[in-house]
Amino acid sequence: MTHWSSGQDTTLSRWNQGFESPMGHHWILQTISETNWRSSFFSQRHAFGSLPETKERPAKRVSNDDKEINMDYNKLANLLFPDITKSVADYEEHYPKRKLPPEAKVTRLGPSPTGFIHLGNLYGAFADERLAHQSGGVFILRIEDTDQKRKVEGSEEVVIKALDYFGIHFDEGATLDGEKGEYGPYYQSNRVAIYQTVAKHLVEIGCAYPSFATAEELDEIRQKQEVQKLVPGYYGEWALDRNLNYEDIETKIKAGEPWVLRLLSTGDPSETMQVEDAIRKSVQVHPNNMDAVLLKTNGVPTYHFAHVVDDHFMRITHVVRGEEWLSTLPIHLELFEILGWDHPVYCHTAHLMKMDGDTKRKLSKRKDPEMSLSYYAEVGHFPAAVREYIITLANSNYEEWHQANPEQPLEEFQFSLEHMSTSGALFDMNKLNDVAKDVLLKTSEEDIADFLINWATRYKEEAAPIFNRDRDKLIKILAIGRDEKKPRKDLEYCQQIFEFISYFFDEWFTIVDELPENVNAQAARAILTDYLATYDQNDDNGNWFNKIRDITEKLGYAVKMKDYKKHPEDYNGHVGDVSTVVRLAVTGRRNSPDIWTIQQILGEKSVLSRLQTYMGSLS
RNA sequence: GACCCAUUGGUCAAGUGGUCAAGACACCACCCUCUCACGGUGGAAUCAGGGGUUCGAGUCCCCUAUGGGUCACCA
Repeated sequence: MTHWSSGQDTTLSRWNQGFESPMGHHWILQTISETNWRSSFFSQRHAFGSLPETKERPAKRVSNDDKEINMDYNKLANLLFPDITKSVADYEEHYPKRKLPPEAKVTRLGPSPTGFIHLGNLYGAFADERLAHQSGGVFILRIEDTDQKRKVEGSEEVVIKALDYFGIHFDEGATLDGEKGEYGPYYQSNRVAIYQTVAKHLVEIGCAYPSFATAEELDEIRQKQEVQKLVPGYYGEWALDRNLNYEDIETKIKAGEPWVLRLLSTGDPSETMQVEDAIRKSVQVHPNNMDAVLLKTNGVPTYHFAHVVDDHFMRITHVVRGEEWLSTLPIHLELFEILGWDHPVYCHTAHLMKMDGDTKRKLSKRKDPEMSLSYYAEVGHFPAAVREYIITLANSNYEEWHQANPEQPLEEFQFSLEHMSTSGALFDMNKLNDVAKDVLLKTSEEDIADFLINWATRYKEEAAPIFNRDRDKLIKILAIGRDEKKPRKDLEYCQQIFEFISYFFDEWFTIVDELPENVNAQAARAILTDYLATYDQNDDNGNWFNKIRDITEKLGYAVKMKDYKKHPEDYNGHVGDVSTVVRLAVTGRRNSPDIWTIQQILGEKSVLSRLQTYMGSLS
């Protein structure tokens, strides 16, 4: 907050503006034109990461051929931003430091409203959420809608709902009913005045300038650079518009030429610096020298500028973002440095990867629709399961902790950035499903049923009325085998559950499997004839199985599997074959949970009808 | 191409110079068993390669290779 101390070589006549800060410090804005301001701007060191000694900015703007450029920065700033009347200090006051305990972290998620959000985003969002909430901090949703071209109408709602579905809840920012919080607006498109105020300030201190280069001109530059095997970009001597004097600029602007605002970079990329990163410990980068675009032709900021301005004024402490931002980190650091602001703690996460053929690659919204969060909602993954899987991916020590504390909710786990992986992990659907089985075992069958009904209402319309009608039956079905010492774990996600239990409902019941190898149609009919003859709905499980045994023995099958394995030639088959025939008739499948239990749920009428129908179909 | 990041079994990974390199998922076999699932037992399977440093290296250094990312008026 206290960035501008008075320089050593100043006289009052050199200051052209002075402010009283809200904190009572004497703040002074000065123009670059006369004073050596660098000593005050660049002497500041940060808690995390530091820039090497930055080269002095020339007291006067000098063109590439060493000619002095006639430039009054205040005049230029007013020409560029005539409507901006507020100052950076005004915003400092308007967005005061948060009154939070020192350990509290303030994080933010900044989705762009394309309506698409995938598992990789959820992975980062989860880290943001845990960091903020386990430290008593604040978690903000900021909509990064600075690119009109990509904007999809109403997609904020999709994003908010998708995140909410997976248990990512925000304290501040955009919500379904407006914005919440003191640090808004939370849509970047509504913050343009703030960006432009900072931009104007950058112009005033000679650190930013308008550029009129057209796409064709930029292309030409790039081509020349490629021929000379130079790093492409608008920088150094290639940044021709650095040389424009006030009159040039005024003429172009009056003529209505479109312009962007560029950073006047002074970094020296031949130097190396280490930047602290909470996940990677330290990364090595080179100072930026690109005159990055800060404001686009339409006056709206690029990500780089919006990130610096917003994360500063929203008082964000930790920026969690994908490693694709590592390469532009120097631009951000330079901006923070120039503005005299402390940068947040950076947390660059590794990408979630996907197998594509036989190589891995970053999750892509275009290529991987099945990674989209909406897809997970469609097939009905349970949020608790996905959260649990995400945390095992994010902090691999979670699994061990969870084994030791099976009853504790994951909110009790101490999430840490240090345990996040620095190399990209492959998303493993097998593992997700395995995690889901355990999570669902701990979820009550009532809750599973309700979740299933909600899911069906949205994504499986034909099932919704049936589930609603038979909710009690549904609960009984879901409860099968859960109370044993070794409970069944066969529920993963809604679509899978639906398929798993569909045979209980006459609407979906069909015979899908074939008779076992040991049993032909005639033998099957014999088994079912005996089964029907002795069938009693009131039998208990033991009685029921005794009858199966009787039939097994009578028809020449082995009652004990071991006997059959020893001398298969002595038998027509084994008890498993007999029960499989019954199972096939009752469920349509060769595999299912305990037949007796299923029959209890189906009811006598339905069971008998299925047995008879199946028998009739055997010829 | 330049720059950055990464590299322990099929997958997720523990490991921070010193017992036979944890564990989980998946896989295979066997056991349990009316099928499946669950559970149990066992198995196969990893330090990318090469140089150093050291009494000793998955761990430290260098080189190479491979994979990933970035190089926009997109985020």
